[in-house]
Amino acid sequence: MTIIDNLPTVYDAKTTEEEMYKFWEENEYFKADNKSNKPSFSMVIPPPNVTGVLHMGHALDETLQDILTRYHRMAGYEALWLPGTDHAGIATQNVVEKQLRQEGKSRFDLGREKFLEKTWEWANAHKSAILDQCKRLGASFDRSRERFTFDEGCSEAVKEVFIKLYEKGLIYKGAYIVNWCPRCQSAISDVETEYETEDGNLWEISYPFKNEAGAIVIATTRPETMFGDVAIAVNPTDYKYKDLIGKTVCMPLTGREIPIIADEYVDKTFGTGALKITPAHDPNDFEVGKRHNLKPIWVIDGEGKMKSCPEVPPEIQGLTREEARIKTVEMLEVQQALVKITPHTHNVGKCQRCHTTIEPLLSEQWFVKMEPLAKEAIAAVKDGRIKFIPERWEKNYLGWMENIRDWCISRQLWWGHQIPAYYHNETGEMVVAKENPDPEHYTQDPDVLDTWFSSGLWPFSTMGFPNKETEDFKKFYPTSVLVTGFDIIFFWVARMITMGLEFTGKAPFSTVYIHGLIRDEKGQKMSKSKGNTIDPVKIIDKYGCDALRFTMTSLCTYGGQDIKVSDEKFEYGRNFANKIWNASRFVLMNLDGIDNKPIDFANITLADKWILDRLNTVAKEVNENIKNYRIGEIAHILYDFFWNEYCDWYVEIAKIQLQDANIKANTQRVMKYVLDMALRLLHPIMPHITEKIYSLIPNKDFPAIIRADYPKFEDKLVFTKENKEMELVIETIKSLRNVRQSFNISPSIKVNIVISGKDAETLYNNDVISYLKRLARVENASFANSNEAPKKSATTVVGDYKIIVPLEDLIDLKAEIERQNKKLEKLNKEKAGLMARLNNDKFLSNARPEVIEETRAKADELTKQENTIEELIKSLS
RNA sequence: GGGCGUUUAGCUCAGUUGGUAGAGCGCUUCCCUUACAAGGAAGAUGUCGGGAGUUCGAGCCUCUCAACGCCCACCA
Repeated sequence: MTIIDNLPTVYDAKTTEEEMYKFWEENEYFKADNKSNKPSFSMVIPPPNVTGVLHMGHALDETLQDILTRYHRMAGYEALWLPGTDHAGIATQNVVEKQLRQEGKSRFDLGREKFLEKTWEWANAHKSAILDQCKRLGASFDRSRERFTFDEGCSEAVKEVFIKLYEKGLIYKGAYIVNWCPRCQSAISDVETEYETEDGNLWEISYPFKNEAGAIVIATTRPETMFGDVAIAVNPTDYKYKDLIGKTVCMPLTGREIPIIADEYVDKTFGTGALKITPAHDPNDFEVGKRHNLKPIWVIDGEGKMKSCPEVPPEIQGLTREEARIKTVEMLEVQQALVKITPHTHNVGKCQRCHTTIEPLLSEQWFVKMEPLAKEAIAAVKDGRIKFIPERWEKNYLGWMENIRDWCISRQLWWGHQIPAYYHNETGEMVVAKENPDPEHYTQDPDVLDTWFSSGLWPFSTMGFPNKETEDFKKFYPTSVLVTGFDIIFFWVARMITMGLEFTGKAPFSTVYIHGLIRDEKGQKMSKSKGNTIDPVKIIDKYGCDALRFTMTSLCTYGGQDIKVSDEKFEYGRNFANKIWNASRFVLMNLDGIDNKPIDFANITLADKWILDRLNTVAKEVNENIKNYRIGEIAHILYDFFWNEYCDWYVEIAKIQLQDANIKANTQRVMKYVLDMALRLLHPIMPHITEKIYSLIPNKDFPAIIRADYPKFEDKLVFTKENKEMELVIETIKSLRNVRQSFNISPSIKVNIVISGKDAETLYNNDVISYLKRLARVENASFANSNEAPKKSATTVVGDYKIIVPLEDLIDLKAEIERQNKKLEKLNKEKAGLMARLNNDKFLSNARPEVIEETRAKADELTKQENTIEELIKSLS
């Protein structure tokens, strides 16, 4: 008892969280058993980058996953939540290169091997940092199964998949225009390119004809690429240029001769209707060039600088793209080849990682042929094997999949899975294999794979794949659900689905639960550069982990809207945690001498039955909502139940019942039972506080709440009649309190009441009278005939009952009449609406019978109340 | 250009088979009632973005307009 008596009045989140997490870890409660007979529930974490620092987005994502894991663990499933991290190719390489730069070195100074060594060192040192941070979130993932996208097993899976796809002809190598980041010095994929609107110019440049007067004027946004021009293109149906097709022009500045060709791609209405073709540096031009068999000319190198080649004038060579543009325009002006400059806003591609302007560059890269793979990935979603929640993301996913483009998977980096292709040093012959066939004569392709290639295998590479016979694979694959934000549907979700279907024949998960993104209070994306980030660890320090979890959960809507957060919002969860703490404290302090007997349903009070019935309904609703991923709804239901029903009403009534020796023991049982169950219901959302309190409950059924059974709906706890009766009692108390407030009756003054109405004694029995005495500060309650005219009293009408509060000299008659009139007015208004419907023949003939019945009953009730109040007013006047 | 989302109380937002609107914060009044002032009690507050339609009945369904936000596409 001493422990309980000494519980602080304010919930100490920090101590509790540390203590409870340790308790779970020490007892290995997070560990999933692949030999269990229970049905499996499994999930893989979206692996955070090794370079990552925990942010609010993780906090939300991890919390939702943890809620699902904890719920299923309690609800009879063998639950596995598998954690891990992503090697994050470019991001990690950037970090290590930055370090080197500070030492005045580049990765080339170290060489590939040394650089990789250093990067591994860095990754190993940081690999667990972010998952350790997740501990602060209460994450119940199974660390014994922690994986890394670049570990041995995942690397094996990557090789297996690459080779199989290659053998199937679904991976190919070729020269195509790719998005090239001059800063990362690597190709990136389409989805890694973001477009931004920029103000630029449209320059019109005149290309004179060869051997004759005149010129053709083209329009371009990138004059510096002109040195790579191989043709001028016009639309074949454009009468303006019809006669020019086939002619040759001499390029300004260099004088190089190029032909005028016709291609339907050209838009007659844009610019001058004539277009320069630069196949090496523009994706559309590349296509045009291919159609016309034009040889591309490279004029920009991988660093984004102008090449030193004969096609580029010496003044331009070596300049950056930006410098070259200025210089080129200058030179054109001098030559009077510049016809016009028009301001022009257009979209410019940027590297998702470093925000550098993308250079479309023709280069030799590896690609995955997506269309054949997409077929099944589309079918799986269409036929319901995979369900998106909210559903609208399906459309988004399908739209992308149906217009899928090949996936550029090679990156000119060092940190990542090196492509398992080997070239013969002399013949150049290529072998795709897991190992180098002959290290003396073959050299491995220097490129590495896109990070998302390995993440795409995550749900099965972590379960043992390519071995499909491991215990984990058999028990836990496919996984149950994938929880993530919509921002990586294309990057990740889509790839897992395609790869999963192709390599395991099964959808890697049956549900994709997409939640909103965390934003700041103004609705802006949080980012370090904007300085509007909120550090979840700081929130946890200030408000507690469970407060953070509860608040975020409560903000999740069914539609998956983005979530705006601000520091103060977490007070909501903190206050709730404190409420739980104190209510529990009260209950625990009042369990002295409690026996181990079950609740005695034969000797149970109205309030007992009511709270059990309510708990039962809540358990039902929570289970239903969690199955439908309406997690925010659960938070609201539980908040409302715990605070507004259990604390505000049941615990207050229990205080009265505990003083009655006859019902004390049973009250203790009910009080404890409901607390126990409420804590279990809350545990997935608020794990620490519930575990802590559970540990203090005497004679409990389970050693830890994390492994307790989740409450379910039970038929024996249905008390519909008592539920209704209790509602009337609550309403009575509320209206009596209203009377007190209206007449400024000090809490220290007790009032007498007279109750009238049919069978009033049945509802307002001794138990209920005792509630009224305490909760409405009633001195004496008596019963009387309703026809008695109340003078000098305030009256309140509840259901079929009239409760009179004689107020002697306290009463201000006028005020009471006014009060009653106001109420009457309200009732009149409400009734008018109901009557309008009931007097409408169409309503009567069309509405569902139960709706009509309901409306009628309500109208009757209102009429009754109206009559009573009218009568009252008459007697008062 | 195509698609999606949002618009409800002063603020932030809930509201799914269509039955006549809710929460938290804030505000007003009262209360340190032996779990909790991070608390308790009683209140006030809405032409549910505009318009039209379907329906007996619309915050919810249809159309349309407006504002804001996002995604995809990429005409140089």
